[in-house]
Amino acid sequence: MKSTFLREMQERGYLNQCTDLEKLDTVISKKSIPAYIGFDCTANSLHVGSLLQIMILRLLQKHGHKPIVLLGGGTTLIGDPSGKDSTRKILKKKDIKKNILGIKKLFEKLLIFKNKKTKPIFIDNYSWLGKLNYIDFLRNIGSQFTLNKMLTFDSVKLRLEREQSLSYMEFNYMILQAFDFFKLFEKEKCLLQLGGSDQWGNIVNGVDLIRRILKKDAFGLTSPLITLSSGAKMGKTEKGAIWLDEKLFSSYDYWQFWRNIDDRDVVKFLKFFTDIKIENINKLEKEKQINDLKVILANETTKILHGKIKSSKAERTATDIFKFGKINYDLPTKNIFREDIKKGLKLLELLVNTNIMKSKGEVRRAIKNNGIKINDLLVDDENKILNFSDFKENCLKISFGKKKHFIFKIT
RNA sequence: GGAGGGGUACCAAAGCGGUCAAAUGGGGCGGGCUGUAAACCCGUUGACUUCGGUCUUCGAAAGUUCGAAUCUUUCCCCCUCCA
Repeated sequence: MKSTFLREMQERGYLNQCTDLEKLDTVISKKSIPAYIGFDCTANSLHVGSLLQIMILRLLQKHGHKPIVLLGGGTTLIGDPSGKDSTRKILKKKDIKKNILGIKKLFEKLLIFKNKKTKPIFIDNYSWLGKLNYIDFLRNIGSQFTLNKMLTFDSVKLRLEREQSLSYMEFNYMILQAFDFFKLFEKEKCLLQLGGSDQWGNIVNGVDLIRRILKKDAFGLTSPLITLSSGAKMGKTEKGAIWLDEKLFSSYDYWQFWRNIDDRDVVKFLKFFTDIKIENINKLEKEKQINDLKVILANETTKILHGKIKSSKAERTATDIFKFGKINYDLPTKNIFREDIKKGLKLLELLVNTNIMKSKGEVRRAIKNNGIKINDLLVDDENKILNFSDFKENCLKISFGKKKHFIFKIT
């Protein structure tokens, strides 16, 4: 491959399928092109599940291409049926607007804006989808799609096979996404759409549409769908999503997420989610212990998202807890009032009121199962009342399980 | 529009008048082992509780009954087949 971008895509394992790899290689090895990835605006932040796409945008920049971040303000109103069993609840326009702002903010941390040539473009597809005239759209765009073909796409086929209902609205999603590509091709000379492998069908439709109407070549390229070796989907654990926004998911927790990655995924993820050169990753793999690799992974990923300072802080906090078992004041900290302790503050209430636990029953259960510690001492009394003698230098550490620790500070 | 099947906890799925806060499996959470891993083993998994209990749950509402997830009526939703 001639293009350095594609070469690195391949080395890092980002390459899954391409509509015409050879031709694309020829085109982009000669010149810098704009390329786009679309993002759903279903929440006001993105989670780790979108991180690979973000890494790809970063890679585009690194190799001198221009990333276009398409914010699906219009398509989110419809909901992409790809890879979903059921219709998502429909969001309000107002909420989608808010989400767009949140997502944009993330990209400001993750992409480079200084270089004029590779400065990212943000576009909300509502700017054209919101204005569509139904009849005109059906005549100009709808006529280019046959139902025969649409029914063969996985996003549709799987739903029908599983006997899950698919609304006419959702059925139109792929046409809208195809139209997005078409629009971006016209407006921004965008030649390439990237996306996860679940987007293949949608992407191909866009390429086809451009070829049919404009008689021009455009390209689609997908990355593999990442699954964890445990079989779970990337990004969403049962306990909730791994958000990229620090307000929703702290930098320490983010570091921990990567530190706790399955052994089998570590090297793969170093390639996927860090900026470390491939040669260096290969070297590290030979030289380092698996646990050290995990620390490197955690450090590097956290650095990219939250910066160097937060990342090394998280590492220090983790070392203090897991290696030395000592209290580190960078842990999540909650304040308690002196008066409340005087009045007799129940552990039960404290944990529920601070949202660490959902209910008193949950705390009781945890205590029964030896899951709660105060300053590393097991709590066996479920009616435990906190005393001043429990505090050291006005602080006390409460641990839930081995990994969740909180500092309570008297104010 | 016609005929049939179905809606049970986070998910799947049993229960079909009392012994049902609801079997079982998965998931989650906690513990053990370990390496903050995997696998495995154990416990736990509605809320409140003075730990004796109390309260709210089986699509929604109303009813029958001493007693309903279980029976009746109406309504809502989903699926299959026919048109």
